[in-house]
Amino acid sequence: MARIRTAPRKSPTQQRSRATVDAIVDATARVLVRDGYDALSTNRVAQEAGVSVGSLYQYFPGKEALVAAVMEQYASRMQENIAGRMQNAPPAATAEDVATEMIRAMLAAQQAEPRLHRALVEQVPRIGALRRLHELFTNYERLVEAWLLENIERIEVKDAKMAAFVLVAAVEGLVNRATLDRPDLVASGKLEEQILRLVLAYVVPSYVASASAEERYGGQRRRG
Amino acid sequence: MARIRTAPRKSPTQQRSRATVDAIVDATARVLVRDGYDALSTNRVAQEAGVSVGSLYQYFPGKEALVAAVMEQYASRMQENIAGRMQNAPPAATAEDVATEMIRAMLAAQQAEPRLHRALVEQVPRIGALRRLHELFTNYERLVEAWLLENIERIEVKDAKMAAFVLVAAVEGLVNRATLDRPDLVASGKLEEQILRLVLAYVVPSYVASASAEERYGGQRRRG
Amino acid sequence: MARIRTAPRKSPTQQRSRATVDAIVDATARVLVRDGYDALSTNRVAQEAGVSVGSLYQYFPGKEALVAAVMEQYASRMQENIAGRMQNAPPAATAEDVATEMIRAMLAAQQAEPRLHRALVEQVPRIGALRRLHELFTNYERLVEAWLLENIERIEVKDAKMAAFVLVAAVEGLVNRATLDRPDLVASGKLEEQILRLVLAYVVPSYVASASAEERYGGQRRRG
Amino acid sequence: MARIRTAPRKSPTQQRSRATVDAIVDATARVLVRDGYDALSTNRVAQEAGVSVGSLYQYFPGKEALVAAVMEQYASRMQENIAGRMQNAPPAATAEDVATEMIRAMLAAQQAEPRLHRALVEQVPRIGALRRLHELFTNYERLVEAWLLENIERIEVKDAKMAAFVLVAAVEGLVNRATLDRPDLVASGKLEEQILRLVLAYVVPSYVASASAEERYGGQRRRG
DNA sequence: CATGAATGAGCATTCATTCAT
DNA sequence: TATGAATGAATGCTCATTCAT
Repeated sequence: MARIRTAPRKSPTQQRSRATVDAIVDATARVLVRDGYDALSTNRVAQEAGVSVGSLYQYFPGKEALVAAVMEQYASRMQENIAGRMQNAPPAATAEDVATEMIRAMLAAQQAEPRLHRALVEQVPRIGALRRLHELFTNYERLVEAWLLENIERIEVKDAKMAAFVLVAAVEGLVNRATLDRPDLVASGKLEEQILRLVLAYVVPSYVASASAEERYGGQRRRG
Repeated sequence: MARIRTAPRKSPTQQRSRATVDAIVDATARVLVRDGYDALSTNRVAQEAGVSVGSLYQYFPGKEALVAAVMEQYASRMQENIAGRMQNAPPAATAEDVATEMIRAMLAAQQAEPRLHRALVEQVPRIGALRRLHELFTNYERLVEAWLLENIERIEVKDAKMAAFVLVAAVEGLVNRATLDRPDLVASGKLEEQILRLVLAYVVPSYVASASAEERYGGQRRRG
Repeated sequence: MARIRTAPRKSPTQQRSRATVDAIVDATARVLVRDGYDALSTNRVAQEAGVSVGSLYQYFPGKEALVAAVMEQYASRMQENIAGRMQNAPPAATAEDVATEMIRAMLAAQQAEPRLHRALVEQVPRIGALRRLHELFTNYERLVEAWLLENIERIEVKDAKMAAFVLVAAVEGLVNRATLDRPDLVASGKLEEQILRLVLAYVVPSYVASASAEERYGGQRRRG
Repeated sequence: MARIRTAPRKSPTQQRSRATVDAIVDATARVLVRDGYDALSTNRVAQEAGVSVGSLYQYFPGKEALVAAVMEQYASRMQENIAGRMQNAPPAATAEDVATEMIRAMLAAQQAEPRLHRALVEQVPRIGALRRLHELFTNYERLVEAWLLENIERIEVKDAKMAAFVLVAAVEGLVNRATLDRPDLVASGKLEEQILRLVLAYVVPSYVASASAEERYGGQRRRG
């Protein structure tokens, strides 16, 4: 399993080059969605982009780099998406509102380009390209950790770092599987509900406990 | 993205052919671990297995089928592993014990052949081969659902099916990411602890609430 | 272009072997028609015949031999067909009747198994297998020569051997092309008419001359 | 019997690629003559052409396409040959002269590259490549039809189209068989004589009738 | 910088043929 | 004799990569 360079060869300085690079990256995404990762080749991408192979190699050392670029672009868009959403959100009253907003942002980001998302997650073997996705999740962890620390006096976990890891990993898995296997759950909004419960129960069990007790017994306290 | 045959071509009837098939599957696993999915080719596997390409093609229509066979075998072993473990476990006193046992079994199964596990999860693009893994998880869902229903009077979820899906997907994601990125957490047993909390908090928040309250305010250990 | 053995390896003596050989030859014909010459392989034929490859090789040294056997069988059937037809025909009054009968027999023979005929003529490269077909045509030449000699006092050709060659070759070409490209002509009976004219005009031009003159001028003699 | 692409993949634009394509086609012809159709493979042709397989596949999708290209080139050359010959011929006095000239042209065209001709006719199974040859013969049919119509007042056939088909098919068969089995007849000029007789007798039986009558009864030579 | 022709190693796949059972 | 597993040479074909124009 030889190490593979996934970094672009040189950054395009001129404007024309910029356009070429964009065309190539877009073409890569299209081919990835249409033909799959295995059928993706430098020649095919070059053709799809309306560019010569030679030009392609001026900017990308190979197939992996192409996919990595798509990944990068996709991850950036997701990130921006989420950041934008969080900023535009009204100043959240409660910690639950913050959590809800984060979860919604995450779900929304994945739904934005479902075909590309599926292609990336399903097809791309875990090469260097996925590093970028991990970074993205590491970012999430930081966000979550910050949120936990902000609410430290209310929450019932001791190790915020660990909790952030647990939450992000669990939610990632849940969202991925739902996106791939149960899109209906996502669409109906039920998934969001369940994720929220999962997260809050983990973080502030007593809060969920009382909430669900109320739900079940119409407002009385849970059985002792 | 052409559909790919992953089904074996014919089942060996004679004894020597059975040996051939086994040799091929084993060789595939070895190559997968050593060289990675992309570098895996029918010729290479045949050589590794000490078998002619022709023989390989007599039983497998291609690379995908080889990997699918490995997957199948691996999933079966995991399944047996877990089933065995659950049967040999002492009659669990409490629901928590059952959950603990299930989580331990799952973790243990993934740790049994870590290099192969990593190769399968990291490298194998999501081809038909992964169907088998999904089946496996569907099985888990059934187990979990049964467990939930057995404890229906104590738990605080309404839709057992949905809860099973949520739990299995979340735990799967958590275990996978931990295995790949944080093996230390797995080894130290901390992951197990966290998963247990995640699961129980989701299912019986009030229980965790009181437990963690005790923990926090210096209460005695739960379950003497 | 190595010489290839097309002769069967040994003649089946037992009855069971006879059945095996027949099954193989029939299977070859079927595969030839269905899949074409290039896709025909010993393994495939064996499977189609419900016989093991080993058995096949006991009687046929290879692909060429299989096709040769089909050819042989086909040529024999054609020959028998024609011979039978000529014998059952009423004692022909005129030479024209004989010619008509021969041409009809030839056409009928080619129409008997049109799909196999097409496959053999279109697909089979001119390997040894076609020798047999040439023999068949050589036989025709002999028949035609004999017919010419029987009518020597009436006909207007000097070299009967040469004439036989010319006639058979021309008719063969005509019949083949018509069968492949203009089956309608064959079906309508027009081809037969034209072949008859071609043959008779070549052999006894004066006869045709007067006949066609009559046709054109309603019985008067042709213009001087 | 899967349909096979015989069309070239792309036309070379640059000059050197034109050379490559020519080299490949020439090499194909050579291999076809030397080794036969079955032994012809893309790799072998590439080697013979002093070109890499990759280059070959850039212009031809496979073996069939190679042969088709040779066929095409050969048919074109034949066509030009004949056209040239007919134009350079002295303004033919009689219809017989025209027929003679056509037959001679056809025979000459086939004799020009006898080894390639034999290879193409004998070896090439009737794939799409032969379409081109059919076109060629269809062209002949048109020429013949035109000739018939020009002489309509003298000839004794009613359906010129039909007659053209019959003549061309018959002559084709005759020429092919003679070329393959009786080259002596071709060389000695006897074949030409016989074809002329066959054609004229079919078209103007009365002419041949009188001619051969003169011949037989010691009359003077025809056409002083 | 862009082009696209050329390269050739390498993978997929088939198939005639043998031979132990 | 029949079987069918095993062989491996040979073929088809692709694709990353280079380089002269």
